[in-house]
Amino acid sequence: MDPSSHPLIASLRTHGPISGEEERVLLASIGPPRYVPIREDIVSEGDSPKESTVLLEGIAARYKHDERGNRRIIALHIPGDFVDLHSFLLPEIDHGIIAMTGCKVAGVPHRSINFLIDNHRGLARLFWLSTLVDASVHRAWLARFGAEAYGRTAGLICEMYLRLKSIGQAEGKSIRLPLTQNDVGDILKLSTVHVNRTIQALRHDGLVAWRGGVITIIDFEKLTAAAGFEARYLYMIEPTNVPDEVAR
Amino acid sequence: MDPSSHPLIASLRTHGPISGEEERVLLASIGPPRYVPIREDIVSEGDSPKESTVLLEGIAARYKHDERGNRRIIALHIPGDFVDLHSFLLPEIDHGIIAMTGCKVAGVPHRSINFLIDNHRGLARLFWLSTLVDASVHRAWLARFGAEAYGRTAGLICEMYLRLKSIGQAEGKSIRLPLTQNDVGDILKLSTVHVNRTIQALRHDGLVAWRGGVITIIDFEKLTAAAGFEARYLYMIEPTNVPDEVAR
DNA sequence: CGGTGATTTGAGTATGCTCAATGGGTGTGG
DNA sequence: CCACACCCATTGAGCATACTCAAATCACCG
Repeated sequence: MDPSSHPLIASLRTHGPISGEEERVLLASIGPPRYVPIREDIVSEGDSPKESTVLLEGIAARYKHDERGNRRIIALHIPGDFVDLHSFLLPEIDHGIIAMTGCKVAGVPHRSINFLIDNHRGLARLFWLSTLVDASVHRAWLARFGAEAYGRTAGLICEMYLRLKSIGQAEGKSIRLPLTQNDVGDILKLSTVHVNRTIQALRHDGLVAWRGGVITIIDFEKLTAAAGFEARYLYMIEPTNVPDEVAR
Repeated sequence: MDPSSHPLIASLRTHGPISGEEERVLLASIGPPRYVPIREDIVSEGDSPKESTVLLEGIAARYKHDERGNRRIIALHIPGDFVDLHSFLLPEIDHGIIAMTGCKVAGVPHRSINFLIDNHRGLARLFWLSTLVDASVHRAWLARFGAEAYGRTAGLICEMYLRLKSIGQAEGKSIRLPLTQNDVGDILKLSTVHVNRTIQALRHDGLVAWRGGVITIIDFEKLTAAAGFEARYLYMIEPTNVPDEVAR
């Protein structure tokens, strides 16, 4: 991965190759950056946006509200992710997207996406592929609910560590993931109190340190074992992005 | 929906239009039918298939095994579904697909899919769209875990009723869904015992009847309310498929 | 140095699980 | 035609994971 390139390009490259020409036309389609404050919607439930949004900086989440008004977080997004590429074909978005931290985003008009996929087969495939990987992550999250709190939490940490690492946002064995324990509960379907106790257990067992939004992996081996974690579902093509002790 | 047409065409048409020419070339790409006995894999975890599979008859499920060997069902498929269209772009499939009933399936070679999407823009979009709807259903299932057993079960029933109805497989307010209570537990992450008690509660409250693989909706209003069900995520374009009392 | 939001702790409770046994329906072989 | 086997649904009882409510502590920030 070339850290000098645009986050979207870098992210797409973790899944497949992009030619120089494709990179050029794609970059030309990205609108000006926009800043979204923490806890504000990037896209709201039920919107019919005319552009898709790329996350440039920060952490965003897709969410739905259930009948009781509780928030369920469906997916987490990191810089380079096309957070609502699917809105290009799905007329009305079935969930909201919220900034979990202050976020820098940019739009790509659906008109431009149309042009890109009609004229650049490689991009068309990469866009489709990118939404397929999204779906694969959804499936992994669904499977994760098979485990109890300890394993679910461990799995989430494994995933976010590898994903952030793949875009060059891990520093050694640490990642910055500024989520409150309440946020984590909305992701894992756990109460805040139980998230707290689960993280304490992970700390006590020497798997991770997690303080002030920084997660440090202490024992990746034990962490993946606790989670039953298999990185395959992330469909990353560059094993060099993955630390040696993790590569399978 | 034209009941005389091929299940795949009928199913794709619930999401978007297909021209006669597109229908012709698509049908020409579908291989001969194959029969898969109940509880056998249609596609196995880790396979790298050279074709994608269309379900023609029966119910299939995507599943993963967790570290303890428990099966987690990630998605259910009904006739007309392209159960592993994503394997066209994802090199190795991250989950298995199992026949929950005896199934009739047919393959479409990836080579043919390549040809179709390169030469028929409408089909390319519809294929992409179809995988996007899959992802949308994944998100709905993720959100469903926010509810407890009663609501989760109600939601599953709502979804399967509408989906089966949309392909003409509902008889009035009844659908045939021959899953054991153990299967339902693998879907909803409930023990068999608790599935039994939950279904009894739904019966007792007059929401559904469920006997011998046949689910009859008694009170759809109450059922959707219990589930917090919103049909939007299914992205069906023909509201006429939806019974009046359900249309929103 | 007070205020706000996040983390942490304690205690009682509830949803759902495990284990174990029973009942019902169906298909098959003697 | 009946007996048996098998699979699935059902019931009971005790238990565990995770929840709720409430309060205390901590950390950061103006």
